[in-house]
Amino acid sequence: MIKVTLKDGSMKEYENGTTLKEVAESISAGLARVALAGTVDGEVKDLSYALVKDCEVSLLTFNDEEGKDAFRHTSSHVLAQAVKRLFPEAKLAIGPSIENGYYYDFDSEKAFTPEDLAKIEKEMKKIVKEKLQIERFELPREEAIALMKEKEEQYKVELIEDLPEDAIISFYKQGEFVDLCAGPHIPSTDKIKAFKLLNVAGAYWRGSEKNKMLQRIYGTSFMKKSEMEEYLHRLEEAKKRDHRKLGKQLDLFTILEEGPGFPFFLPKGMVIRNLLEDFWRGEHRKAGYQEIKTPIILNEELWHRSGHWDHYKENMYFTNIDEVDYAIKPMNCPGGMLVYKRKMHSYRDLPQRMAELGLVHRHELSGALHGLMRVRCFTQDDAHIFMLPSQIKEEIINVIELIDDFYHVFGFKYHVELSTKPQKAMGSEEQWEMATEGLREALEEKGIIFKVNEGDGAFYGPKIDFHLEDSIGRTWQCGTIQLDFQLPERFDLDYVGDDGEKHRPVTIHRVVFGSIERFIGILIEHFAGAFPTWLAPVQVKLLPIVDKQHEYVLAVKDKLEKKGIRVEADLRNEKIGYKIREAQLEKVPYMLVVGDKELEANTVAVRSRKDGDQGSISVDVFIEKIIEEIENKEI
RNA sequence: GCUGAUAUGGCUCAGUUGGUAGAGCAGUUCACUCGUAAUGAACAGGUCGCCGGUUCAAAUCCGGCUAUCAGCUCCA
Repeated sequence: MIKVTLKDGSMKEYENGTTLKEVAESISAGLARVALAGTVDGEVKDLSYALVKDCEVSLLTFNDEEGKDAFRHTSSHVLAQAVKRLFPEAKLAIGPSIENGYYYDFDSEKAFTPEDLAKIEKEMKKIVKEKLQIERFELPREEAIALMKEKEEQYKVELIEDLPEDAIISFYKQGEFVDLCAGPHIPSTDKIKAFKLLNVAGAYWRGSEKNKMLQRIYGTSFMKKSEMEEYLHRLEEAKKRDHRKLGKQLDLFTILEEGPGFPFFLPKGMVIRNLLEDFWRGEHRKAGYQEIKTPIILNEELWHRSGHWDHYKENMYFTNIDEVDYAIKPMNCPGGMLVYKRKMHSYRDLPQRMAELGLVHRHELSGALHGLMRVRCFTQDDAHIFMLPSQIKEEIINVIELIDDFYHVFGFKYHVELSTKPQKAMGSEEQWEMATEGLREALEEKGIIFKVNEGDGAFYGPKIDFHLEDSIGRTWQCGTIQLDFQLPERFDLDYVGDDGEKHRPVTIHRVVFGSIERFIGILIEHFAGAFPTWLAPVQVKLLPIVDKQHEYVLAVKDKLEKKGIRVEADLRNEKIGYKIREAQLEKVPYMLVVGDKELEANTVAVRSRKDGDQGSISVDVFIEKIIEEIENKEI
C-alpha cells in the first residue's frame, strides 16, 4: 500500500504496483506539495521527496536524476540562505545543482575563507534543523522585479529582465529566504541530512570574462551520511590516480618552473610514448595513410593565408629570422595544405590521407595549464584527408571506426559531441550547413549517440569530438574529426576530375589520440599507473634472493631481452620483501623471484602485480605466456 | 588572464606569539646472505620559490614577481 499525505493534510491510498507516475497524475495541481511514506510493490522505499514544478507533481527518490537535482538544488538554496544570514551584504547570483553536488555564486566584498565555510556550514545545519517548508509562488513580471529590487538583488533583477515576455516567473520561499527559481525543489529543508561545502572559487557572472568575478561556493549533499562519506572517500581515492602525482612517482614525465606547460618526457615515459606512436603508425599504415612531417616554424605570411592570423593570433608564438617574421605552428593544417599543393592530383588518387605526428605550440592561459592534459606544446596525431565531395560520408565513417577501434584497445569509454559554427568563423552559412549535416549523417548512420554543442566548432569548420574521462570525472576532448571547406579554398587546392577540369577537394582534419601528451595523461589515470604489460615501461623485474643467484638471473635477463621483453634485474643487497615492495610500487607487471630452488630447476617464481605469488614455472613457459599477453595487448 | 589558496633537502611533510632549520623515505658507506610489500647503524644533503622592504634579528611580518593547486574563461 502506498500512502500519500497531501499538502492539506488529507491522505490518499494506492494499490501496490501503482506506478509513481500514476500517483502523481491523480493528485490535483493545487495539492502540489506532497510528502510520501509507505511501500511500493510490498517493498519499503523512501519516497519522501516530491518534485514541485509548474504545479505538476511527480514523485522522486534520490535514485532518480531529477530527484537528485531537486535535492541538490534545495541544498544550494540552504547554502544561500545561510550566507545571507551571516553576510547580509552578499548579493545572490545563481545556484544550480551540478553533477555530484551544487554551487551558489555570490557577489561579496568579503572573500570567503575556509573558516567562513565552516561557519556557513554550521548555519546550514541550523536551517536544516528548522525544518523550513518550501513554498512556490509566481509573480507577474513587474512585481517580480519590484520584489528583487526591494531586496537589492540586482543580479536577480537582471535575470528576470532577460526572461522571455511570456515566461512564468516563479519564486521559492523557505523561512525568510526567497529566491527567484524555476524549481523544482524538495518540500522541506530537513531532508538534507548530509552535506558539505567543498571549496570556494572565482567564477565570472554569466560565464563571461568581461563581467565581474563572483565567488562560487561548491558543496555536495546526500540523503544519507554514509552515502556522502562513500562519495568523499571515492574522491580521495581518485586523487591518488592523478596523472601528475603518478607521473612523478613513476618517473614518467616532469614539468619544471623553467617551462610552464612544456613537459619533459623521462625515459620511462618515453617508452610508453614510443609504444603508442609505433602502434599508431602500424594502424595508420593499414588504414591507408601516408606519413609526413612538416616544419614547426614557417613564414608568418602562411598564417595570414590560412586564416589563423585573424582567428588564432593571440594563441600563437612568433619569432624573427633574418629580419623576416615567422610563426611557430599552433596547428599542422597549413603545412599539410602545402604538401598537397606541391603537385597536380587526379580524382583517381583521392582520397589522399596524410598523417603527421606534429608538434604544435599554443599559448594557453597560465591558469588553464594542467599537467599533461593541457600544455603549451604537444604532439597531435594529425591527419588531413583530401577527397572528392562524394567521398565525405564514407571517409568520416572510416575515421569514426578507426577512433573507436583505438579507444577499444585501451578499454576507454567515451562520449561524442557534435560542435557547430562558432561566433568567430570563416565561410558561408551554406558551407557550414553542408559540413555539419555531413558529420551528423555519419554519426547517425553509425548509430552513435551524441550531444550537440552549439557554437563550439573550430573557426574553419564543424567537428565531432570524442571525450575521455579522467579519474575524477572531468572529461577531456581527445579525438576529433573536422570537416573543412575553407582551407582548400584559401590555399586554392584542386584536383583534376574525370571531365578534365579542375575541382576543389574537401578536407577532413582528424586526430585519434588528440594529443599524445593528453592521451598519456588519460592513460595514466585510467590504469592508475598500472599499465597493461604491452605498455609497461618495465615489464619484468628479476629479483634474486641472495647474490649466489646473480649469474643465473643475468642469464635469464639476457634471454628475456633477446625476446624483446623490457626487463630489469634488482641485484642490490636487499631483502626479497624489500625488492618486491619496490617493484610493486613501480607497478611492474611481473616480478620473477629467483632463489636456490629456481636456480637448480631452471625456473622462475612468478609474482604478478595484481594476483601475487603464482608459483614457479620454467623460463621458456614464462616467456611464451608474456609474449602472448603483449601481442594481444591484453588489458 | 581572472578569483582564492599554496611554495621548507631528490620525495612526503613538521617548524608554536619573528631569535639565522627538523623528521621519515630516497642517497652514500659499513655490517647482515636473507623466500613474496620496508634489516640495522653511521654519514652526507637546505642561503626555507625569486626580488625588495620592515626589524638589532625574517622560513615566519609587508610588497612585487614566478610557479603550482581548485574553479572560471579557453581548449587537443
